[in-house]
Amino acid sequence: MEKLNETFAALSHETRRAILARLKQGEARLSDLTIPFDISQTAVSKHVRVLSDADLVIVEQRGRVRYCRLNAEPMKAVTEWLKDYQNFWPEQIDAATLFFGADGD
Amino acid sequence: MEKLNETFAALSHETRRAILARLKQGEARLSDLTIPFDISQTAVSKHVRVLSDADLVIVEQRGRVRYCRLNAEPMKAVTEWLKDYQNFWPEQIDAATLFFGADGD
DNA sequence: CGCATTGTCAACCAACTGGTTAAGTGATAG
DNA sequence: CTATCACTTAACCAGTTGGTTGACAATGCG
Repeated sequence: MEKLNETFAALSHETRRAILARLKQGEARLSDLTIPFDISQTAVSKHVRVLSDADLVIVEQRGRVRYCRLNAEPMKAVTEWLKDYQNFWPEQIDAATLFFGADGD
Repeated sequence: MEKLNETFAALSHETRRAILARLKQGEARLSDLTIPFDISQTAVSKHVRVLSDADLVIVEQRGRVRYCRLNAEPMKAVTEWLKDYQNFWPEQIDAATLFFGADGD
């Protein structure tokens, strides 16, 4: 229930969405995530903490390295929540077009 | 771009999602929105402000009354963003089942 | 062992959030 | 015109967020 709060809040930051986007390409070390962002490792660590608290990222420690991977499962609840608002989209485009692509995105 | 930040942030509060849910049933005065929530009118006013800043609610003043109505349009961008993560859902259920219902909603 | 690598924790900070109460504004009913 | 209704604005407050730096812990290489 209030899980949605956490998920939405976690997704409401550019850097965290960028981290998730990066993780779509596969596992990454925490230190790998630090490089592209112009913030300290501590800051990245905090963002990853927020994401893992929200279950959007799973952190696994192997040796001295933390490996992060994506867990998109909580996004299901968000998608379900959004579903209830599709009827209220302004020009009621075919949802299938958006979700599955008409003929290329 | 950073619009998504605002949308996600606006959606990350229970009360604001409840306001949106209420507005699915149609237009409401600001004072109508205050009643079901155990907070002051000022607090509701602030929540509505956040929602209207995020373009999720359109406030129209007629006489001395502010009427609020839902604008689900920004949710399209959220849905599009989420679309890129469907492939990463754990047990890859058929998206059509979730979005359009298996046999009625 | 000794030391670099990888990351956390603690303390601090400024800015934002979500709530309050009290005062102010502006439209309408009488 | 005055009072009331429907809000907003202002001031305040505690707690959270997002960032910093510096010290610490744990792993693994040589």
